[in-house]
Amino acid sequence: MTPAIKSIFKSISPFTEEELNFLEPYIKPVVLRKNETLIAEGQICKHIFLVEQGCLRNFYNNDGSDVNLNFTMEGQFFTSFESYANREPSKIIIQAMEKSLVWIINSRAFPKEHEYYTTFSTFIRRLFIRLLLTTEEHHNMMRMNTPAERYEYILKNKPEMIQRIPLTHVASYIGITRETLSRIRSNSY
Amino acid sequence: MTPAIKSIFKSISPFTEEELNFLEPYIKPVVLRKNETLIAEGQICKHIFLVEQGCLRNFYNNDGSDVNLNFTMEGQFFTSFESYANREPSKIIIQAMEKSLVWIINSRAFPKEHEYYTTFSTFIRRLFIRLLLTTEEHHNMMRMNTPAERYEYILKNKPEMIQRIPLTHVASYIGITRETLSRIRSNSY
DNA sequence: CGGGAGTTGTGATATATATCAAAAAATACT
DNA sequence: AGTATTTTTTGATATATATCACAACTCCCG
Repeated sequence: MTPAIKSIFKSISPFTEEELNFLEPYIKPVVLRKNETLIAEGQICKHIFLVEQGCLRNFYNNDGSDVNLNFTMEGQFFTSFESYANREPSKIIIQAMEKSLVWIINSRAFPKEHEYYTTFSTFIRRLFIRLLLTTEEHHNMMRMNTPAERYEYILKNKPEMIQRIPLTHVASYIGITRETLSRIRSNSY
Repeated sequence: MTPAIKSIFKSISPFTEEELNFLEPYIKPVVLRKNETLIAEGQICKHIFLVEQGCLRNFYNNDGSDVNLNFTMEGQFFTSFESYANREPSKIIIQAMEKSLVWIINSRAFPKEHEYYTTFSTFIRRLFIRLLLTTEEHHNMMRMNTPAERYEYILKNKPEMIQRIPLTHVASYIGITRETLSRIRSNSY
């Protein structure tokens, strides 16, 4: 567990140094190549993940075409929530968009009887609330705004997304075709 | 706490009879008249609610026009999640569509040190997961389907909604105008 | 029981965005 | 560096749904 990762954990819940050390065995790093799949469609997602370096894409497949739900970058957590919570096959696919370093949190293996369990479960609860508020915010944004406004919103609130992620994927993230996004950007609309 | 309410609680988490009795002081019924507002825009939502009788509507206002997010009926829980979780003013308005009997759960007042706290907090966690999976399911359904398919989905999976809720509101719930819904129903599309 | 508000249906028209097609630009690969 | 692949842009056209206007129906409530 690198210092950077420790401080990300601390930013969610006030862990002591001992508690973080105790977490060590439940956390493992993995390196993903560009376009490598972390969670495939139909697979059961049993972990929560944290990006140390790189960029991941959460999306589902709607007869043939991708629908992007989220992009996760440095310092952010993610999972296939429905699959994780209900222990059912994931509808969501998770893929690295670049070569990425990801930490796998084996949250289910944490011993329930341990004295640190309360701290840990508070952490997990907060994580979930964060994840779900993020998706809810995105959905509301989608429903309240026109395509052009949605693009403006991303530009203003998530500018790193425009710099780093191919516009084709951004377009699907804001629910329009890449052609329409291109026209919005060139001010045709 | 009526037997019906007790059994709804038990369906979420395995409460003992004593635990349910202990909950009593944290739960209060309220009767709402038709169109009465339970949570106004800007108000901080501090409770979780359970419908015993009637029907409630969660919606927000997008310059002048309502956008319906959810309808809650007998046996279902609801809250303004963002407001509750972040203790911030609610963007969502909650209103009774009919005369309704609603139980107010004062979850924040439950004593943290009490021996029943673990059971109670598991219950709350499960409730939240349910609520959030419901909204996520709805959002995904909206993104995957055409207006006609969305109507078919409601007809198949939530038929009571069509029977009980004015079509104007259902239309906004599935993200179309009432005219378009009317045409879908008459098979013009 | 009758009038008025609220709800639903129908028609005509406008418009935003998808779709199809292909060129141009950027990026990755050997 | 030079070719191949991917990404973005531009253009022409189609189409679904919104919008506007108003008629028909439903159902409370006095």
